[in-house]
Amino acid sequence: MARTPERDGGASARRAAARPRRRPTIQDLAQAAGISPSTASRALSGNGYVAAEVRARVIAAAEQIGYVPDGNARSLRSRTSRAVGVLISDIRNPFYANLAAGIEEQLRSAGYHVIVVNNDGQPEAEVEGARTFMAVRVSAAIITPVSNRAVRMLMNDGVAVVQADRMVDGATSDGVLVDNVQGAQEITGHLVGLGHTAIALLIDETDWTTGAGRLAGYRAALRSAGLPMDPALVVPTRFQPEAARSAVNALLDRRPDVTALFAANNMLAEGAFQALRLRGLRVPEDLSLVAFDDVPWMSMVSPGITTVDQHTDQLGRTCAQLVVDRLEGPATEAATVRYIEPSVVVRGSTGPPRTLLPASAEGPASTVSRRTVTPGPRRRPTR
Amino acid sequence: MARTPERDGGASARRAAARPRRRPTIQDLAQAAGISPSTASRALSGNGYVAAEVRARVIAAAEQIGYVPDGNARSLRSRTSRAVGVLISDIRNPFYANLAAGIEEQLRSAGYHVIVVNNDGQPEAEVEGARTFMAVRVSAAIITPVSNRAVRMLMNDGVAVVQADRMVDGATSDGVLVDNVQGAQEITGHLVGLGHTAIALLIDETDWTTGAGRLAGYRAALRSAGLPMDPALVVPTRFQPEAARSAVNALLDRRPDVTALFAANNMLAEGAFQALRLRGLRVPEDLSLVAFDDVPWMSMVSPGITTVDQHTDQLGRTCAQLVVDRLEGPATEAATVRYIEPSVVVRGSTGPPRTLLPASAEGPASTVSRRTVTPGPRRRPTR
DNA sequence: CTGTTAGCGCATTCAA
DNA sequence: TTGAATGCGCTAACAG
Repeated sequence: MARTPERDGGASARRAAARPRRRPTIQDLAQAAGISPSTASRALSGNGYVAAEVRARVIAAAEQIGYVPDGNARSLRSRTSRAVGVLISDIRNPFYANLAAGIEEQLRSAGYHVIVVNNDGQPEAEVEGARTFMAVRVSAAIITPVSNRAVRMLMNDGVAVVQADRMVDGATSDGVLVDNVQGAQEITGHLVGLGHTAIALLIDETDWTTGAGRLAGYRAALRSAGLPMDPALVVPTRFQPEAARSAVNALLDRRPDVTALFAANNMLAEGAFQALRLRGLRVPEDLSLVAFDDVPWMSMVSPGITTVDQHTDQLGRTCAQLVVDRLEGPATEAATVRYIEPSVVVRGSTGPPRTLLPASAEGPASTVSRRTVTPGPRRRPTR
Repeated sequence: MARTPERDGGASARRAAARPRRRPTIQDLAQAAGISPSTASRALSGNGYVAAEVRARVIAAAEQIGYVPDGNARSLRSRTSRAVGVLISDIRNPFYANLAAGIEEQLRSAGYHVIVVNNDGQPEAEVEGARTFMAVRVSAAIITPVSNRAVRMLMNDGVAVVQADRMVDGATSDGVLVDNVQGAQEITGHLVGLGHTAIALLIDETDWTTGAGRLAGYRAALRSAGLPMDPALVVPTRFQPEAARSAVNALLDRRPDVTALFAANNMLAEGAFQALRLRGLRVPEDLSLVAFDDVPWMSMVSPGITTVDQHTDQLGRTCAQLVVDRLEGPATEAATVRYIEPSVVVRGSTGPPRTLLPASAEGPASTVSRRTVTPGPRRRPTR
């Protein structure tokens, strides 16, 4: 059963509270190695000349006495920092979680560490987070912005900023974006190719580059197919799944001619999926459903949801790489924006529109594994 | 469409690289407010006497010149830090994501910030993370331990450690655990109550307090029901869903008499669910499935998965609270361990065993909303 | 190649 | 109630 701390008595439990022992400083290290502090510093940091033999001795001594350089003192003196701030909306959302994971892994392997702040989509919390980053003197910050204030504050403060997933007006920084237009266009095109003509778009915002791009891609696909652009099929909703559920219900009550539904992100897809199920609609026989952003539940449900994979891990890693380039590379003048090429993942939630279906046709059996269509080139450097 | 940075020309783009402006220091602030640095320090930190009028003037001046105290200098001098390390296995797993989110929210509201390190379940990465925490001088660390090394290192270094979700031998610290025994016992009891007698437990480890507790709870439920304890029904597997899938397949090939399956965590449940679907088994008509840990896909699939809700958010917030108590409270001697009371969420994946079913019975329609059974007391202080 | 000197920005003595 | 002096631990100059 549970290993309880009582097991080992009070001796080490007492250590939990008190913290008396002074940490060894570089002075102690220098003394232990029989050299001066500055030589010890050079030996450990690798800056400046140190005899190989001496370096080895210092490293051994450091190991011996358990010396760990004080990052605060080091930052203070050297005016640099290995800390990078990550300011995201909601780490519970798998999109942000994967983004953060990609960032963290890449930065960790480059010798940086990450300070994570959730802002819950609140501009005030975002500014508060930026203030925290300034206080701890991060050298860079990666932000999925909700307003331009935090980005501006940080850039004014000399922090290297990378906007992730979306970019806001009035703040020019590096950025990594998904090609929302292409992803949306491609998946809408998939529906068009199946014969759909009344395709609704469920979307919560069109002010950010994400929503605007997805709407544009949706429209472009319809346009290039010569389909009518019915404004009533662009269904606004709030971000919560419950809101999306209501919006879908209202839409289907109003427009029984709709044969396909495109949910602009994973939250809306969740609500849409629930709405369809609660109405007892069969997917894809009665209605096809597609989404933007691939999250785990979409491949667990039957049929699986056809969606746009944003390669969120890669998005995160690319942000991290941009940070490292900016911090360690030459002092390039221009802000750079990279694009991630999304790809459509076709699962069982899409099929021909119902009017084209033979009376008693069965949908394709869904599979657990994903079939990716048009893997294509994964990355487009800049644009 | 996308708001590209080119929009605003090169002027501010140039700022992206260069960072010339010196940040205002407390000297600048003092000068601006017409007082000495030490008075400014007291005014902002609230330590020591400052005339109310002077404090107001300092705060106004700080706002005016954009002064943000340097956390590094402050930590260095005061030998304290508002940084807390969070060392978890895999932030992509919703369990850890929720844990981290709960921790971050609670700590942020208490004025701390978190440094997040993923260790991918690797002891070496865990030690590396601990070293990072030591280097940046966190005042506390919250860890889901994979070995006892990191915990010991940090405690030896005087860092307040909270072990989260599980505790390891050989390292005595504060901790927050889920009552795995009770959760497992309760959900196994649920199956027993439905009439199941051949219940398999799919489990990846029994060395940690988590696996050990869940196994113990499973056994306790069988014992108290007077059911035979068949060791062959405790099915070992590795942690990955694919491994779980194979293990379930092998089990069902070997033991056609099994009527219910208990997956000991969300990853194993994923594999188990896929295995059942790929075999074409109906849930719960052919086999009942339950899990430990409630993650989003479990309420999206049909039927929903009956599972143990660990209240992961609360787990995280409790860890954070323990940290704050330890850092700000009196220097209590004893390490404290809190328990989170899990609760069973009954969905559609459980029903009577197939031998008791009338030939052509249909399972209950699954619903999206959750029905929670025995909400009961949410928290038990200590144990 | 190594040691000495001098702060980084701040909070904390201690006097006033 | 305020100010002057003193390092926290480290690294960047500089001189050897």
